[in-house]
Amino acid sequence: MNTFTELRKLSDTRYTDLIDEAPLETEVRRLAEFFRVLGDPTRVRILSFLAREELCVHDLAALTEMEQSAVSHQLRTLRTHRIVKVRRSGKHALYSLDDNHIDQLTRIGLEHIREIR
Amino acid sequence: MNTFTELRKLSDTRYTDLIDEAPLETEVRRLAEFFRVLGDPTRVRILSFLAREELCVHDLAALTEMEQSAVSHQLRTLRTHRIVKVRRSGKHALYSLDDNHIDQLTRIGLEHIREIR
DNA sequence: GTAATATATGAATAAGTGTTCATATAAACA
DNA sequence: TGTTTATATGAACACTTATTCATATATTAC
Repeated sequence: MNTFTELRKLSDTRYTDLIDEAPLETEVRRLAEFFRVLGDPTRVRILSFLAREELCVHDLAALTEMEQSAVSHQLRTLRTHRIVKVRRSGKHALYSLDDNHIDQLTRIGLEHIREIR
Repeated sequence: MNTFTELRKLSDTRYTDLIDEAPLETEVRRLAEFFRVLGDPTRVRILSFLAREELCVHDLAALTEMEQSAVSHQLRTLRTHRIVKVRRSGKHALYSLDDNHIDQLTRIGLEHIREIR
C-alpha cells in the first residue's frame, strides 16, 4: 500500500482536492456492485426480455434456455438489488423491471459497445 | 436445458416475437462484459478520479492507495474496453476517460443506488 | 555507458461467482 | 387428503478474477 506522504506528482492542494471530491467509499462499493450485477450475460438476457413484458420464472427459463433453478437464482440477485420486482399471481411469480434506470443504462451501454467496434 | 417445445405459458406467436426481438447473443455478451468491467470498486475509484482530470499511473496508485502493479493491471482492462485512453508524455503514461458514456452511466447508476436506500 | 524513475506484465494465489443437483415451500386442483 | 405445478434455496463444484510478487521494458538524467 502506498502512503499519502509519497505523493509528489501533483501539488499537495490538488491531491487533497481530488480526495475531497472523491465519492464516498460506500458509494463506490455500492455502485460497483450494481454494475457487477448488470455484468452477467444471463442477467442481461433476462432483463432484455423483462424490458418487453412481465414474465414468470418458467417463461424466462424457456426463453433463455436455462434451467429453472439458475433463472431463479439470478432473479433473486436482481431482486436484491431492486432491478426487478415480483408480484404473485396464483402459482406464478410475475417479474418485471423495477427501475426505469435499467433501460437507460442498457441503451447507453449498447451505444458504447457499438461504437468501439 | 429446456427445449422450446415445452413452451406453454405464452402463446406461440408471443414467444417467437420475444425471441425475434431479443438482442443478438454477441451483443448480450459484449454488453454484459462492459458492465462487468465497470463492476469493480477499484476500477470505479480510478474512473471517478479520471473524471476530474488526466492522471498518471503513479498518481492513481497514490490516490487510490493501491499498488502500482494493481492499478496498471486495472488500467489495462479499462483500456482494452475503450473506457480509458492513454497518451505518453516522457516517462509518464497519462490516462483519461475515453468515452463520454462513462459519465452518464455513473450518474444514472448513482441515482439508482441512492434511490433504493 | 549506469542509475533512477515510470510503467507493464506473467505467474501464483486467494477470494468470489454461476450453474447444477437435490430438495424444500407453496398454491391449485383432483 | 394427495398430486401436480411453480418457485425458491442450500451445498458443492468448476470457473473466473483481483491482487501481489517478481521482473521486464522504457524513458530520462547523469
